[in-house]
Amino acid sequence: MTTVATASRREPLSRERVLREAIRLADDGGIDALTMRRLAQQLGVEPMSIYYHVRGKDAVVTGALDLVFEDVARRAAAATTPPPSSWREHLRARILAAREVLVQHPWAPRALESRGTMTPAFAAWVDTNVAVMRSGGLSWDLIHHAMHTLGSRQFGFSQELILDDPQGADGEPDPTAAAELGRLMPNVQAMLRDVVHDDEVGTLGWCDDRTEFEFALDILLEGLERRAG
Amino acid sequence: MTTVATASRREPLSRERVLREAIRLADDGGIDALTMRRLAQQLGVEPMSIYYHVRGKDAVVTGALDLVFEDVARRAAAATTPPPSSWREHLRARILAAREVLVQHPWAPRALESRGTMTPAFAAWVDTNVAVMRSGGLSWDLIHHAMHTLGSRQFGFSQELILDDPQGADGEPDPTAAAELGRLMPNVQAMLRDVVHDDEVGTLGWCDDRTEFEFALDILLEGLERRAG
DNA sequence: ACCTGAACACCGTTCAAGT
DNA sequence: ACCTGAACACCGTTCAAGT
Repeated sequence: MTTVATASRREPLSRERVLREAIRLADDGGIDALTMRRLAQQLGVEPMSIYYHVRGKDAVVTGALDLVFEDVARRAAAATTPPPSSWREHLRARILAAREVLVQHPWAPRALESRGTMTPAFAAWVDTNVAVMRSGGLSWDLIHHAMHTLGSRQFGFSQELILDDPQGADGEPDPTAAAELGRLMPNVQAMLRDVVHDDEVGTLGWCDDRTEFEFALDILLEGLERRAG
Repeated sequence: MTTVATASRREPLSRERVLREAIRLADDGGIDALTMRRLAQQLGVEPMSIYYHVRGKDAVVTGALDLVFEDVARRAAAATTPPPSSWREHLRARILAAREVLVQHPWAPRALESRGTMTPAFAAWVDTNVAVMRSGGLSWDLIHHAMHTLGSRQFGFSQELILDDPQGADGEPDPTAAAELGRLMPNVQAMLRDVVHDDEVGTLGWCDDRTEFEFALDILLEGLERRAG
């Protein structure tokens, strides 16, 4: 419903327009769906036209990531006004805000990791996290450990593995696959039987939902706080 | 110095030989260096010959991952005979053993994540981790949380970001990049000045070394143990 | 049973050219 | 200033064919 919802080839190309469309492509079809040629097609333009506005594919991905992290920063700022009184609550709120945004762009964490790239918005994000801990009185040394400890979680996501889904590709429950699970992972199967809701049985409960995310985050924050005091 | 060190086109192709060479390619040049065409060339064979032994590129990567996790299992078994008395020490030893192997194959964690794929050896790895916790008396529910909490760390790696390296590409220290760091990340810079050794100044200390890995791992295990007791 | 060759549908990107 | 077209060096894979 926005002005660029359909690729009306009216307005001229621009860096911003290229990057926004790149985000949409990756959101819809995963990072592999983001190719220069498809991007051009989506923008109603020849592939090479993009290169006038952006240096190459690398710059497209980096630029898209930067836009996403601008969004993260905005959301975090909103979630922390007025600022929580403890560093722990402050950091916690920031990280959960990041998560809310990045859940919308599942390709972004992976792209960030696999490129190890720095963008201004991302740099600012990390730096503010450090500042929050520092003004909470943590030593530089502990802050350094904390950065490692929180790892990618400080960027609002945890690495989850989607394991075999015993549902067949057609969506039908696959008894063969369930048996296969029991053969390969008897203990995991026992765990799932106990933990997972009935209507989820057959699917591995590898769900990166907010509860699990907070469970781990709180253990980490608790451990850091203990070492700070 | 092994028999297959140089691609002597003497011995016939085999699934095993294909997968071993795939691991070597990825180890040397990263996952992007692993292409079917290069793999064939390395094996002294035409690209299409590989398809007789392996279904396609996906199967190559999956198969290579499986071999790596067989190695992980061997290393972990050796590190836990005789088995440590507490579940916490047992799990800890397994995870650190996994790390030792996966540090040699940095592409493997990423490939595992980005494909969300299951292989027999990997399934067995996860399942045994569950078994260790269960025989330590943890509830299924807590074990389930634990799997989420440990996340990719239970596979021996943590997600680390290699941030901008202020060294220029030619290896010369780049004062512009250092200034850039200070501008974008003043707090991070302050932290690094305090924490990082002198000869590392200018480089971000985002080092996934064993100390940092254990620091975080122990916080997590400690938090889980507290919730178990 | 095992390997090949030609061909297809894709990539990102360079370079010279159009308006 | 902004966009295009042809071309190049790569991909993974299908399919029919060789030995």
